[in-house]
Amino acid sequence: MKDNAKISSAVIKRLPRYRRYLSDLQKKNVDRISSNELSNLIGYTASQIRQDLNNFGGFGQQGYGYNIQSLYNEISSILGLDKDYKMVIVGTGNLGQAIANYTHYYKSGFMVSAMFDVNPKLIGLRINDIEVLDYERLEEFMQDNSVDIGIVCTNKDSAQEVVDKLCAGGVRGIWNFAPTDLQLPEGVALENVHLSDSLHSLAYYINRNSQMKDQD
Amino acid sequence: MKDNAKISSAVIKRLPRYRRYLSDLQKKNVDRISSNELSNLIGYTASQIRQDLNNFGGFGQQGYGYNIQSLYNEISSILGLDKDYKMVIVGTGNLGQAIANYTHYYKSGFMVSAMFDVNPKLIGLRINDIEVLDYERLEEFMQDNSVDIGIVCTNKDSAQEVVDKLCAGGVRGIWNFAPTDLQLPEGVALENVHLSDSLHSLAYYINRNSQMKDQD
DNA sequence: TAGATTGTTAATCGATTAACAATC
DNA sequence: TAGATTGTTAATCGATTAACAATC
Repeated sequence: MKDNAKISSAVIKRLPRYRRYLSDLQKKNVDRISSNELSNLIGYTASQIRQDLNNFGGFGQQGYGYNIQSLYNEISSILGLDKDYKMVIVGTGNLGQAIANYTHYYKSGFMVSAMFDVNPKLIGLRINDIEVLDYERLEEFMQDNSVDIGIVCTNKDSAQEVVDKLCAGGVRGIWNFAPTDLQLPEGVALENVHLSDSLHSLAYYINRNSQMKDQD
Repeated sequence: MKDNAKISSAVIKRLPRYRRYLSDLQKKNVDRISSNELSNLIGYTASQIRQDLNNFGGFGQQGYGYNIQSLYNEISSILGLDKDYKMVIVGTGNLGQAIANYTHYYKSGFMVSAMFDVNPKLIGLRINDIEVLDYERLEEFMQDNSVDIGIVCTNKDSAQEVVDKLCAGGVRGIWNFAPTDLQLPEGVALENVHLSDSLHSLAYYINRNSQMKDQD
């Protein structure tokens, strides 16, 4: 694998999508695919597909294309999906519970070790067999357990404080669902899921489409 | 407002974020801000901020900057947040419930009219005072009610069929949480929230950071 | 008016696409 | 070997940044 320190985030964002399509193809027992055929399925140009993959290595073979199984494995490995991640969820409202449930059932390498909340009504509950602990105990928990990913499902006002605690406790990445932008120390990865922003840009396109219709 | 038919999605994606920062400033009773000050807060260059805003109109004033209240209103209007949207949620698992709850409490212009599921255990329940109806009744419901946005919280295998029904029923936009890519008719907007893809790119950056640490 | 800051044009940078020699 | 298709370089396109005249 080539040096991947400076690969653009546009490329990285496409990798999970490649992987999804390859997974579907695997299930259909397809053995190989050319960048051209993949282009027709996935909607990126064949040229972009080859460029993207060649950031990480020459996974194809001239005259043949790409072996689906092996490309799937390569991409999984590039993304780090051949490793396991221990996660904690802070904020155990509906969204936190949904995430817990979702990762529990669908994401084999990502395990939720514990959930935390300040709400006494939630503390002590078990969600998908994961205990909800008092947020007061987060620091202690992180001293005793290695945690890779902190999932933030609090409101926006608590999010930064929570993140500071998670980072102090040694997480390597934050998956943030709170509708705010966070400050992280160097070396901790951040991925935002800003549902509100997402819904707002949907609203924009809904209206743009309607305006275009009016002009016809 | 200028012709906005060809504004890049990179610009549109930044608008909700501008709006969030402007909202915070409003709460702090700040009246005006220059592109330079806003740049320091939000992290985009002052030049980009001025370029972005000038896609839609000259909202600033030389020597003064931007009036926060009025810029907030302009952006809200560009995004279509001065309008109301009726939504239905299909798939009433944890995630569907979380979205219902979330929009119910936090998103004033976005109202969930009904939720649909195929699971008899869920049909008839009320979630945040919204009734869960039999999915069989979706078509009928959409004939009797105008629905702007369809929220898809099903598994990936059902998602396309659900979307087809929603589009036939006249929705103007789809907010998709199913981990798959969807085919929509012309004129229907689509916004994906691919949680799985998001988690996978987080994994990439976690490992990249670790490798960089190893090299030190 | 003088100073500040926008709106906008021009320059740069980066990402995507096209082309084709290398090679399986 | 001939045909197919990659890997990679070069060309193009689009988005970001810089610069500055316009103007409040």
